[in-house]
Amino acid sequence: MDPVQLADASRLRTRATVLHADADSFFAAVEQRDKPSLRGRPVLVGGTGPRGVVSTASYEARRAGARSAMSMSRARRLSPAAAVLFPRFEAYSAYSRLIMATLGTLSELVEPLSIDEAFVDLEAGPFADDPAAAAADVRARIRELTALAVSIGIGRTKLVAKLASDAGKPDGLLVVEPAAEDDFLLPLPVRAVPGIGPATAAALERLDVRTVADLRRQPLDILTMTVGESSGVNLFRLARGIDPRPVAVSGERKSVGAERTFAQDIFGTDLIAAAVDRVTDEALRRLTAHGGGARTVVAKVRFADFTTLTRSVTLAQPSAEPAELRAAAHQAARAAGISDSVRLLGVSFHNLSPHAQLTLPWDDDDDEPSLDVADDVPDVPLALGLLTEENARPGLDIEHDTLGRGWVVHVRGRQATVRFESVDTPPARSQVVDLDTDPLLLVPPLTPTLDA
DNA sequence: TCTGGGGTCCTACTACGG
DNA sequence: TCTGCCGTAGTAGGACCC
Repeated sequence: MDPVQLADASRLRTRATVLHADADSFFAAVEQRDKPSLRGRPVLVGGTGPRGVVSTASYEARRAGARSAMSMSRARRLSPAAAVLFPRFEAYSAYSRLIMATLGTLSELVEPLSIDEAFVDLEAGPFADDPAAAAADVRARIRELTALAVSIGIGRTKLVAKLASDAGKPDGLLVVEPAAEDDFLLPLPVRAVPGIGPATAAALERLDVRTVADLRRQPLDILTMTVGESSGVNLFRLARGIDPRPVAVSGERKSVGAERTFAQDIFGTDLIAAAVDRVTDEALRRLTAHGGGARTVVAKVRFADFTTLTRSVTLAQPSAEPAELRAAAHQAARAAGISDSVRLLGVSFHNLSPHAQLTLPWDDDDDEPSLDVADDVPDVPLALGLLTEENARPGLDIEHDTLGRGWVVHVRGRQATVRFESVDTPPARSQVVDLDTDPLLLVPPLTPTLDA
């Protein structure tokens, strides 16, 4: 396609009616809502083991320099006062459903991008004439239902809507009218554009391209030579505000899998085979939950020096047979030729097929070599039951016979430090409980509902 | 003080058949 | 029969997102 065609292509929308909603520091905000003593305090949610990484930092922790994707140990040093919590996906999913349902009152066309953000096509609803009022109203309703702040951006395209919600954070609402698009877009750093990560930004930097305005000055052929055909065309268009992607309900999943980074690197055929089994179990659980089968099985191995390789095995036909998929996972792992310490193992299923049927439950017995040197996080959703040092993770919900609901701060031996508080109690001080005399039960999160 | 886990998409390369 | 070309499928790796 030549540049003129590209530039003319599809300026479908004339009004700013694409809405992008994004919950602010979502996981941390949910934790602060559910744990009153953490409100206003720095919170880090993420892996709590020695190799943990921050999923979300609350704004208080961000002020100290903590960021998503930073190693937890570094974030703790930057924000020593922060509460460090293990993620409670069940709670986040419940809040997410509530947010998505509220967005659904604006339009039937809601496209969730992740657990905490979505696009809404206001043209498909009754509010296309006054997007700002609709957005203000939906923000207020979400806050009323969940006490969470959601930033909203509205524009003529997905690109502008997304960038506008980013610009409005935290707790903002920004409408970029079509006439103001260039004033908004051109000064932005290219790194702000979704799809431009560290590698692409570095390649563009070599062309002296730092802002969207710089990007717009680049000819198409230079861009495609620099970042490849597909990305080059895409950047050429985005720099001109051309983004014809429609808001659409998300399509079929393309792959499912699981991977595990070990607290300490593992070594030895037996331990590695056992680890492949366990991670395959988890991947199979997810495949079963998704339904159907898969034709390609990919094993991923990351060595101690962080080099990573993948090997795959493709079956003649899609299969949902656990034994067959497990054998393929082992075959792929063997093809990786593991002869060194392994930091991470992953198994994923691709070429998914809805038709393959599971004929047998997978082998769930546990007589495998012990992996006690390994997992710093459980392989499966934490089984509910009595709280012990082994199953304790900071932040999990617990309940006591008489003291009521609360959450785990930490457990040493049989001494548990907990706070007995929940979403609508006053903040509680932490207290130490002897698990032998006062057993605590791990319980599911209290989740909000639409009629709450 | 090193670098999680769930994904999607793109590119480069190879093999193979017409 | 050999060679080149093209399309397709499979494979591996990398970039990116939240």
